[in-house]
Amino acid sequence: MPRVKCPKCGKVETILKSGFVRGVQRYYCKECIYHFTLIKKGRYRSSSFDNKRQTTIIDIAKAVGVSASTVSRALKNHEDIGSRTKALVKQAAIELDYQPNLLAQSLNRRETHVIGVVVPDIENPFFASVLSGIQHTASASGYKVMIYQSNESHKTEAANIQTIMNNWIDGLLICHSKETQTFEHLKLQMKKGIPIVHFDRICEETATSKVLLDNVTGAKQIVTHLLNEGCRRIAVIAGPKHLYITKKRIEGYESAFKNANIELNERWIAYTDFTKSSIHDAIDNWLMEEIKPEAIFCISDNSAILTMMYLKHLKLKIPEDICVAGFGNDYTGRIIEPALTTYDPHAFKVGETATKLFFDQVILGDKFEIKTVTIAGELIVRSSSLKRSYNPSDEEA
Amino acid sequence: MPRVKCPKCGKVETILKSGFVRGVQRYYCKECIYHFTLIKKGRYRSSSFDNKRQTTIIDIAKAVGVSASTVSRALKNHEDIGSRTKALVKQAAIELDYQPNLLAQSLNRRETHVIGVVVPDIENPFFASVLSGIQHTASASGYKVMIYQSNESHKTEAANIQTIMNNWIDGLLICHSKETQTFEHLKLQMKKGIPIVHFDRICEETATSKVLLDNVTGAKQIVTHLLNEGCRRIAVIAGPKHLYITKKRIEGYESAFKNANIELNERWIAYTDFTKSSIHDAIDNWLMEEIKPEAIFCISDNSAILTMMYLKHLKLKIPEDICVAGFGNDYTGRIIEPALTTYDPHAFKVGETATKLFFDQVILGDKFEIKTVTIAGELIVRSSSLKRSYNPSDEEA
DNA sequence: TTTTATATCTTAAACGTTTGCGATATTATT
DNA sequence: AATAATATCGCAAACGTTTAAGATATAAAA
Repeated sequence: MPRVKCPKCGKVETILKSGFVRGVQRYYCKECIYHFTLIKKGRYRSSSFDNKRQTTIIDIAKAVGVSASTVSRALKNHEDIGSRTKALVKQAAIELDYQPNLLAQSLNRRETHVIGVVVPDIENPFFASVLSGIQHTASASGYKVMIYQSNESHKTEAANIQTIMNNWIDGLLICHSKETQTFEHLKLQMKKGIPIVHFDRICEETATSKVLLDNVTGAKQIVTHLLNEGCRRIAVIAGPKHLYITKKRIEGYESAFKNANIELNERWIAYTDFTKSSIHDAIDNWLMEEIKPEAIFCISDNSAILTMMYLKHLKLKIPEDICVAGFGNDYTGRIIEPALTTYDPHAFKVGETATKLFFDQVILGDKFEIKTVTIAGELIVRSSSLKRSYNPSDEEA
Repeated sequence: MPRVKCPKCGKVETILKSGFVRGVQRYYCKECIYHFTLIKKGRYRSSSFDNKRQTTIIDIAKAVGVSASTVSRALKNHEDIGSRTKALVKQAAIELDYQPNLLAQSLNRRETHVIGVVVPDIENPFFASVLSGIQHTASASGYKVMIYQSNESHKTEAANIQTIMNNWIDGLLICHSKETQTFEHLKLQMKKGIPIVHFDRICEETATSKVLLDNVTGAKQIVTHLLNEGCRRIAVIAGPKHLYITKKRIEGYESAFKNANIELNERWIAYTDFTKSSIHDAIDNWLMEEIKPEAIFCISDNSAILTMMYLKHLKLKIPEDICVAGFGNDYTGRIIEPALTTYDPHAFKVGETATKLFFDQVILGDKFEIKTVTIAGELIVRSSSLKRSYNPSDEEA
């Protein structure tokens, strides 16, 4: 056995072994009751982390010969710091290519400058536009955008919200999935006090700011337009009954009729699930009857496209035999023939507004009162509804 | 003057005033040379931060009666911790609704589990799909996705990269803007050793992994198909000459001709900037000549749509008078009449693959070797190119 | 000159985790 | 019974900033 000296008393004869810990022999001195090991391992973090190391405030401090706090203050022009020191610090910061560690900042300040966004599906053009609006607005104010998709699944949505909230975001912008009908998963997180803004498919049960499409007005404008074109029997391809947009757009539809003092028949409203087959079924049902619709108002552009394709398949002429209108102003509506009359909800602006509402809440803090903003869109009249004045050559090249 | 006692020696007569600092009177004791203030302000962080406070590892430690490090280890099943303690800690964690602070974790571990993504434009369906693929794949592995748009601007792209890199992301997935022709802004950041993966519009100068569309094969397949349909004079609506996709798709175009042993005329290649007017100009030029093209291969679906609309405007019949094909398989290609022959680049898979390449690099570390993956797409033949067998009723309903 | 102000820095704690290594009580070996 | 090994914990430093409050040198005032 090697002669081991006690680091305290220096004696050798009092030393005993004391087992292994993580593979290294330990000793202890009977007299001092002092435990110790011989091998001194390397430092806290040895090698692999070093190359990732960025210049820190401390590096600057050393370079300039001041303390770290002085550097911190100098960089943000704190009045306590002398102009000479400020200049030196800033100079060094540039020379050393200093970039503040936002993580450390966030940890300290308890804010991340990250906005979490949950949308059902990024590939949906509407949401893509909203997202674009969010990203632009956020970026302009130095905020970052973290995205999640629920894939129209309630379960995924709940999971997303859970993880997103654990990431110390400063705010959450959300559009619920079609499936979502209960909102406990959201209410649970609201206790943390993080600003939440709903858009499009909102939740009416929570005290959150909301950004809405002008569903009622939009639908009303479209239907009024159809009425003006002379259509009286206007059918509706609606979505699932529980959906917010379904309710609202139907409301606009009814409002238009009421406004025009025209009777409305429940028979003309078909609640579908937006699938091709459910839409075809609805159309088949209407066409089987004696009295057929003169126009079909589809609650979404996508279903309008499906409707038009099916009608064309049935050799019906649009708009001569039947008019069609959609809602959303997807790019496709411009492409299909005849071009689709629709309502542009100004999706980009929806995202923009949602982000701004979030900013308001951040700035005003407790003084902020939640509000609901409705984004005015615009009616886009194209050939698919121009029964009276249809002229194929109107189509733009 | 109030009688102030020295906190050290307790004397009163030795106390002198010593100015104000941040509004509070300071004193000092002549004897002790000790400076002090009377008012003791509140703690480090007083009120407003408290409500945002989450349960920490320290709270659990107190509740269970162990140290913070034991809690940390217990929660990740470290072998050093006894099973009884583990159970107690986990129980307390649940009861106190503990959520680890990912910021603190990231700061300590020097990894954020965040992937930064820079795309030219989220509203572009192709990028939306790629983004969707990235988000899905990242989420599945517990990574978060932070998005930026360059808006096809080199300047914005550079700024994005700069800020994104300061955010301690674990990796960067990027598709360059159309404008981008120099890559110094990227190379500068590469020194930090953060994995970068290029997709679609890649950078050939950097040692980064890349995910490519099968531009050459795709274009070749399309053109070969057109040749098979009997077209010989196949014109091309290309993009700007410096663009990677322009080069590659032209390469495929030429390859198809070479393969078929057919002479190719430079006259049939038009470099546009994808705008409506530049496309119209190109078409006008071709149609003015004696010998007109039998087919037009557009390098993107969007330009194909514009081409078709213009051709229809000119009363040319597609595909009888002239065939058209695109590239990209945008949704619109299914809607337009006749439906557009195109090439599906499998955008979602591009995003998925880029993310996986990033993961590979993270897992393998230094042992990882950069690679370039080409995603096989598929030719989508629709009516717009079926010169020989065109039957309008083929269109799907 | 003596006392008080001002200008400019520094110290140290705090944000919430992770982790190297030291410290004991307990159990197993001679 | 003495010594060695094992099983469990705790301490403290480190990640990079921010900031309340203390410490001086210098200038101003009395």
